[in-house]
Amino acid sequence: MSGTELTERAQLLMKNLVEHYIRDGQPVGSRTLSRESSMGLSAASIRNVMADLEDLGLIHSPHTSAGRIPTVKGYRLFIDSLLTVRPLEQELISGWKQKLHDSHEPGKLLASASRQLSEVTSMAGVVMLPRREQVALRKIEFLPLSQNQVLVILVVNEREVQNRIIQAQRSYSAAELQQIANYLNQLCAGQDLRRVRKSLLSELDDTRSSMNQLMADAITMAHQVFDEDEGHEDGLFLAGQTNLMSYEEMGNMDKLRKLFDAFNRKRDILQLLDQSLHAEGVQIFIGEESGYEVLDECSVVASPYKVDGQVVGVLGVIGPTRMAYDRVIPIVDVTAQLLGSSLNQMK
Amino acid sequence: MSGTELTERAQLLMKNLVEHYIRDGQPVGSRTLSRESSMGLSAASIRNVMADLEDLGLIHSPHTSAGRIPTVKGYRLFIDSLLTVRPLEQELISGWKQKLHDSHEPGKLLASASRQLSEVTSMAGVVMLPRREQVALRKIEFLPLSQNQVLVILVVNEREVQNRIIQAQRSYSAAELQQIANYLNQLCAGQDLRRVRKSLLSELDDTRSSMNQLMADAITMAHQVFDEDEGHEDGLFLAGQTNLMSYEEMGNMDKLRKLFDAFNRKRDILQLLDQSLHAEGVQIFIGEESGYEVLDECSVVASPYKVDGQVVGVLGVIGPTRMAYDRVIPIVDVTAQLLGSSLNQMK
DNA sequence: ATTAGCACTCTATCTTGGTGAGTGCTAAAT
DNA sequence: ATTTAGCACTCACCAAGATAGAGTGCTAAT
Repeated sequence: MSGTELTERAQLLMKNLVEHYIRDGQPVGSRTLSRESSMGLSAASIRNVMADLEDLGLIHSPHTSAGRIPTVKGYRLFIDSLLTVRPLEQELISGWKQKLHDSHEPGKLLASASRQLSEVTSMAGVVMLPRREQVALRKIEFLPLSQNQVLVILVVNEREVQNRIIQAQRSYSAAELQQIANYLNQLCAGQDLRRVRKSLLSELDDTRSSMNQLMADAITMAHQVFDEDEGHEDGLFLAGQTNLMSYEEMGNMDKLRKLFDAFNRKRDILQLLDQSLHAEGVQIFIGEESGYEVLDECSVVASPYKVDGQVVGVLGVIGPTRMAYDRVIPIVDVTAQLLGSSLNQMK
Repeated sequence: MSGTELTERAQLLMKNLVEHYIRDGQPVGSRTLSRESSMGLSAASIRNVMADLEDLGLIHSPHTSAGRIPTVKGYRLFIDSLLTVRPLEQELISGWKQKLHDSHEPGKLLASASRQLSEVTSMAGVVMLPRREQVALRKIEFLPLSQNQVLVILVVNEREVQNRIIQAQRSYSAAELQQIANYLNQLCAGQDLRRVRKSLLSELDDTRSSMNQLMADAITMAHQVFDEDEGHEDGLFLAGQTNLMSYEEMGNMDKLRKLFDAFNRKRDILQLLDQSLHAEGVQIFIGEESGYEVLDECSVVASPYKVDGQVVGVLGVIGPTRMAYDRVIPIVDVTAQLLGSSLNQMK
C-alpha cells in the first residue's frame, strides 16, 4: 500500500533527505532541504511532503523542533528503490586484487580480505570461512606423545593444516602409528570429510571380522579425530572493530561493549551471516532488522562469495546504520568477487 | 632521600589514603580520612601530613578543593613498601588449576590462562608465548602444491604444529619431497631450531661437494623454511580487553581506541612484557612507567613463568592504575606458577 | 604537637533567560 | 488546486549567574 502511494516528488525528497542525513549526521529540516536540494521548492511545501513521509513511518523527529531522520523503514525504502550506487574506480579494484593475491595460504587470504574491507570502509570487516562440510582430506598423520596421547595432523583442502590431540586406549609406538596412518590414508585420502565418516562406519564392520587389532584401533582413532571436528575452528575473521569507536552514534560505552563482546563470542555474527549464505548478491540488514539487539544501531552489508560457482562463504562489513551505502555496497560486492577468484587460483 | 624521611605516621596515612582511593575512586580529603581511617587524628593534623606528602610528590589534588590522589610515585611507594597482599583462598586456586588442566594443547592452555586471568580480575589478561628461540624440531614434512609451491609441516616442541608455504625452484614430486624430508629429519630431528640453522650451513658445504642435487635442494628448502621463522606467530594471547571498557577512567573513547589498537598490533605489548622476562617474580608498571603512551592510565602486573626452572614466557594483567593490587598481585603470581606446572606436565 | 576555627577556592548543580532551528497551521497568491 | 508566505509555538542548546558542598591553608588556642 505504502510503496505505490509515494509520488515522484516525495521519492525525490526522501532520497535527498536520506543522502543529506548520511552526509552530515544531523537531523535535516525543511529549510535546509529547500536551500540545498535544488528541487525548487519552498520550505513550506517541503514541510507538507515531510509530514506525509512521517505518517508513512519513513522519517521521524527526535524532538519537536529538530529536523527529520530516516527510520529503519525509511532506510529500507532508500536502499531498495532510491539508491544510486557509485561505480568504483578501476584502479582501486586492481590495487585490492594485488594485495589479496599476496597471500598464499587460504587462512591468510581471508584474514587479509577482512582487513581490507575494514580499511577501505573504515568500519568493521568480517569474512566467514568456507563451510566446514565440504572439506577434502588429503593426508593424515599420527605422532605419539606422553600419557597415551596422540598428536594428529590433518592436511585438508590441498593446503590447510589442522592438528588435534586425542587420548588413545593404550600407548602406541611410532611405527604402529605409522601403520595406522598408512592404512587410513589409503582408505580416506581425497575424500570429503563427510564421506570419510561414513566410510569409517562400514569399514568398522569389515575390520572387526578380519580381526586385525591394529586396524580396528585405527578406525577407533579416526572416529575420535573426526567426531571432534565440529566447532573446531570458529571460522570467522574479524578486522577493524576499533574503527567503530570513531563514530559518534557508538558513543554509548555500554552498548559498544556489548557489541564487542558479541564480536568476540562470534556465534551471533556467524548465525547472522548464515542468512546471507543462500542469498544472491549483496544483502543488507538495517538496525533491528538483524534481530540481534547488540546490532541496534548498526547495519550489516554482506555478500556470499563463490568458488567454482559454488557459494562457500559470506563476507561483509558492519558499521553504523548511517553509512555511505552507495559506496559500501559496491565495495562489498567486488571484494566478494575478488576473494572468490583468489581462492579459485589456490585450488 | 625521600624514603627514610617518611615518619611512621605519614606512611600509615599514605597507606590509608591509597587504599581508600582504590576502593572509592574519589579524591580523598582530610575529613573523610579522619573519620574512616581509625588512626585517631583530626582532619587538621591529617592536612598537615598530607601537605608533606604532596611536597614529596606522592599525592596531588586535581584542583584546589578536591581531596588528594596518589601520583605514580605514590603508587610506587605504596606497592613497594606499604602494600599488604591478601593471600588467596586455597579453594579458588585449585579451581583454577582444574580449569587449566583441561587443555591438552599448549596453544589452548595459554589461551585458557589469559582468559582466566581476565575473568578473575575483570581486567585484560595477557600471556606471552614461550620464547621462539628454544624450539626443538621434532619432525618436518613436505607436500607438493600447484605452481611449484610446497606445503611444509613442522612439528616442534613435542606437540606444536606449524605450517607454511614456500616457493620452490622447480616442481617436485611427492616422492622426491619425501626423500628430502627423510634426509632433513635425519639431519635435524630433535635439535633446537637455532642449532638447525647452523647445521644447515655446514651441511651445505658437504653436500655441495658430494654433488647430490636433491640433497642440495633439500638444504636450500630448509633454509627457506627456517629463515621465514622470525615473526611467524605473534606469540601473544589476549583476553578480556572489553573488560576495560567498564572502568570510568577509560571513558575517553579516543584513548581507549588507541589502547585497543595497540593490543591488536601486539608489538608494543610484547616489547613491554619482554622487560619482565628476566625479572624474578611479579613486576609492576604503573602508568607512564611503562614508557608507552597508550598505557597512560593503566598499570601492568606481570610475572615470568617457568618450565623446568627455565623462564619461558611472561603473563600478566592490564588494567586501570587504580586497581586492587593486593588481590591482583597474588593472582598473577599463582597463575604463573600454575601455568608453569601445567606446561611441565605436557613435556 | 594537636586541633578548632575561619576565610577562601573551586567544582558541581540548578536556575534563568535568550537564541535559533524547526514545526504546523492558516490564509493569501498563483 | 497547489504552492507559499506568515505567524505562533516548541524545544534543544548555550551562557550567565547563584548556591551549596567539599576541601584547603593558615593561625591562634589548647
